[in-house]
Amino acid sequence: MKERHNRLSTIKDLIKNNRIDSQDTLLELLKEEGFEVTQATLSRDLKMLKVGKISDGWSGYYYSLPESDFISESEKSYIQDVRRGIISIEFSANIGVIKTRPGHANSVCFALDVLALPEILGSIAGDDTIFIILREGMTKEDLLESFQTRIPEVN
Amino acid sequence: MKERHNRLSTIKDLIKNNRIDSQDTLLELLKEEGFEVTQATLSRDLKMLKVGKISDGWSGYYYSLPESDFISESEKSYIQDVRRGIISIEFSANIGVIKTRPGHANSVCFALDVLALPEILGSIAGDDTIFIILREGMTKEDLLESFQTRIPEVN
DNA sequence: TACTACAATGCATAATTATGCAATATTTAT
DNA sequence: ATAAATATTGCATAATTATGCATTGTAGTA
Repeated sequence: MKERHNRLSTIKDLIKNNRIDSQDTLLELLKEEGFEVTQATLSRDLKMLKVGKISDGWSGYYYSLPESDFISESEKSYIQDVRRGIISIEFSANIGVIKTRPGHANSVCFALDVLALPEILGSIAGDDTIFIILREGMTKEDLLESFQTRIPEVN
Repeated sequence: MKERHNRLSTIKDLIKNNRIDSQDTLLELLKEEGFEVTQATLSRDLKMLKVGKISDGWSGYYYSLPESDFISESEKSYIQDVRRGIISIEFSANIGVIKTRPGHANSVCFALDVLALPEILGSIAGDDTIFIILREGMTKEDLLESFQTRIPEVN
């Protein structure tokens, strides 16, 4: 069971870091990582991982992880904006007050909009301060947890 | 030849609008659209179209178009910002003056940044006006054409 | 501890897809 | 107009992948 978890994780890494054209290729790479399984098991693993097999258009095919396993480049950029801009977050009831570096409130606010965290109903930016309104039914803990997940190192 | 072009286009539509689990299924749908080809030809078509076969995680598999065939949701959002915000565009040499609805210049300007039109070297926003600088070698016609392509209904 | 229920796995093979090759169709060059 | 070059296609089948079934492994419960 735990073995499978490790194997799935390894499969993801291998697919991310190699151009894998067939399950046989992947089986060999897995073997090198210490996992001995049959093609049948691997097929089931790939299914569970939502791995797709994609054509490059002319020369061949390769396996690819689902999009959700990659954060898009623009999303990374917004996450960076948020990480570099935010100084502190404090709450008063359902209003959160985010202090940012001077002049950064707008871009951080915009980034939060784009990231569309479900816990945030709305936000408004000054120069170095953002007010955010928690969505009904959401707590500050929900939002902080969402931050931890989506935007590591911001608490 | 032209026949193939039409067929590829039809294949894309069918994949977009149906959950297709096998090439046989797609062959049948193509037949209904008046295209009679073999599985071999379809496999080559799908390869050329960079179509992938993806797992949904547990119940089965389906064909999917490459990402570039879909405009991302956030890009759609920016396109909307631009479409709804812009009132007029006029040029003086290599400077374009965009009039927007009041208070919308910033978001339209930001959206144009994100959309990264190659014709725009830079832009700066006021409240309801944006100045854009054409990249060297680009004309206002180039930009207007780019608008037509990327942002329909904005001239 | 023993039993039950569920998850994981391999074997064998069915299902699905990709490809080599030859033929045909289309485009390009003369 | 004709020949050469290139693209497309079907046939047959090789390659690849998915799955039914039985077995094994694991977790949960009495």
